[in-house]
Amino acid sequence: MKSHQASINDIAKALGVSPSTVSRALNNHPDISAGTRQRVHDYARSVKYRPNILAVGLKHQRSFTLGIIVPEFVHHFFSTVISGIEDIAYSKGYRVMICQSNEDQQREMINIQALLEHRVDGLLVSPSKSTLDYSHFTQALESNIPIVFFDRIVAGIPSDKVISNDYKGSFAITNHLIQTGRRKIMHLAAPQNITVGRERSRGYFDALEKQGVTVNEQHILPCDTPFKVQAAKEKILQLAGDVDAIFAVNDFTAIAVMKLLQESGYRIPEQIAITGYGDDPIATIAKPTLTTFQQKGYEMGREAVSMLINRLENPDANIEYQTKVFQGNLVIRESA
Amino acid sequence: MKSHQASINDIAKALGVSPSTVSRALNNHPDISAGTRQRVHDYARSVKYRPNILAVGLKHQRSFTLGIIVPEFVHHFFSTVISGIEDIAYSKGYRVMICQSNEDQQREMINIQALLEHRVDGLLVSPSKSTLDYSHFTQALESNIPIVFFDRIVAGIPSDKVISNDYKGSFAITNHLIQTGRRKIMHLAAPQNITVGRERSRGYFDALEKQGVTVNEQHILPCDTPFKVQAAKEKILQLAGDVDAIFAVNDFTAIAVMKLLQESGYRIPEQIAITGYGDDPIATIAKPTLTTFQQKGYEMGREAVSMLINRLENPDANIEYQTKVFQGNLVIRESA
DNA sequence: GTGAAAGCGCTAACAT
DNA sequence: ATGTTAGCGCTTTCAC
Repeated sequence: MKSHQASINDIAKALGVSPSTVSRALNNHPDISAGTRQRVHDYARSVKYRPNILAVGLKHQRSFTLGIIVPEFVHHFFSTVISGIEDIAYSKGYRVMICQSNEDQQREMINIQALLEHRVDGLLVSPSKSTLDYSHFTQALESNIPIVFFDRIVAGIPSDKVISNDYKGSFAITNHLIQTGRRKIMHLAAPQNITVGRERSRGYFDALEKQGVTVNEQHILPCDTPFKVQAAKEKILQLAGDVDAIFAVNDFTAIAVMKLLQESGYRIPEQIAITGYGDDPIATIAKPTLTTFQQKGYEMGREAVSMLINRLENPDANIEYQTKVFQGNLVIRESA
Repeated sequence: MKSHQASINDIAKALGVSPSTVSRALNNHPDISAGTRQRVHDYARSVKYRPNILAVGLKHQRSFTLGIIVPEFVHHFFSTVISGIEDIAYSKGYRVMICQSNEDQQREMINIQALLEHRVDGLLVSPSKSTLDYSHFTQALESNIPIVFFDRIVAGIPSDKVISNDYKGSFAITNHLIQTGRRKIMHLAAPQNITVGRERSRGYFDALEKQGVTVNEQHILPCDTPFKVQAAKEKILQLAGDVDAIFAVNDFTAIAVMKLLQESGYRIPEQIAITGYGDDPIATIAKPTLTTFQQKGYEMGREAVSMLINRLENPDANIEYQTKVFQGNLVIRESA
């Protein structure tokens, strides 16, 4: 006994009016008399009417739904970005479909396809670390679905972008290490194909140079997850004897390294100072607490979705593509 | 110049066949000749045809989309459940729409409405801690949208359920504390309106009783977030002098308490042993590393969505509602 | 093996 | 202030 979801037609029949009247009444169209509007609303509520978004979307040729793709939910940063996006999107009458790529290009492509099949009106994407082929993004654009990239951006794709000033941040972090007397600073870097990785490394280089500290290429390791810390264990421990500080490209990696060194008897920060990046809540759980650089995830999410909705609601405005840059703050704790 | 998304009609016109033929060819209907099928597929690929899920859903009266609501993405447990759900759902041709309630009943209700308007075929829900009114769940069921609850369940609502054996887990945790010589065990409990909270407290009580340890009601505090630890700071520190162990209802809370006590000079676990629950990755970051109880999130997600899809695909089977219980493992680390 | 036609639920231009 | 009608993209029954 399938309890049928009431449709506009059902309401129309029950009330002896036409479907269009019902539609107009529900959408508070000014032409409809107050009385009719009231009757329709009352009856609709009584039968628990719920608009069929599929039908509305099909009619309007847009779904009022935005697609979000993040690498992983567990990262506090991304979850704050999502919160920012949700708050603005809901308040403007948009829904969101959220996907995670698990840092996998294949999964990211599947996600995009699913979102496009769902006819999302626009996309908010932070590409996976393994994404080298951008054809799925261009495909979306060819279908006239705008993309706003956040945090990690893709060069050469016409789109709005919202990023942190990763260069400044890692410059500040590195500078702090130098100011506090460190000279031989190991850098655990993210892949250089993503902007975030490149920019954070660039900040590190420039800070060293500016302070007249010679860059030692030996001190730079591609290593941006706790897993890779384990994998590079030997190498890291070997280098550790030769450095007095470590700047890891994110907090998870920083803490994994911290653990590793502590297990080998190093005292942090006395023998080796350690910094992360991102100010994840785990930074305060680590012991010693982690010096890091805070990012404005929530604000970035709000900005990204605002730019997207603005573009969607002014399709003919030919708005120029913009890149908004957010400044974070150095957070000095115990580890450096 | 809106680059039009190709539709079945467009393909039909271009190829000089009828839309029904195109539809059948794309769906590999056996009636269609191999030649036609090939021509249709080739042309569809060349124009990057993408089925319009909205239209398909409208026609079929189902969206092949499942709705997921979790309290918060950042919790490792929930994100593993989501991964489990996604893997099975994708492999069976379903998409997912994921929402977070932020532990807020209001937001949870909005989420459910949005998902129902999207005509999801079924729901996978872990209710928020603040949810006391269940009308949004019954509403979904009245619309014939089945719900599978996971981790946190709601009594009295006809639905499948997938849970951890929280009773056994907290019994094991408490028992471990007793076995290692602790007698005065503080318990930081979750709200008793959610099953998880009740069950974990029940395990604590029963373990104490079974070992002949008298329960001291004074040692039980409603406190299940780091925030609440801060709020109950005085009270906790006051009690701390009187106990030799603390069992917190989750790892975040456990670690917050650990920090608090350490700052006040307590040595963990020598003076006070601490355990959490859930085996979040932060348990290994804490210092000392946290003794806790591991939950099988990924497996629970797979099971939950399997039950849901099974029900969806056998609408007339009148399958009895089931509750699947997953057993976790005690993870003994340094803190207890 | 293929086509014509109807309809899923909704909206909006065009009546009246 | 309200009704009629057509159509969004797709599937499917019924023809042939």
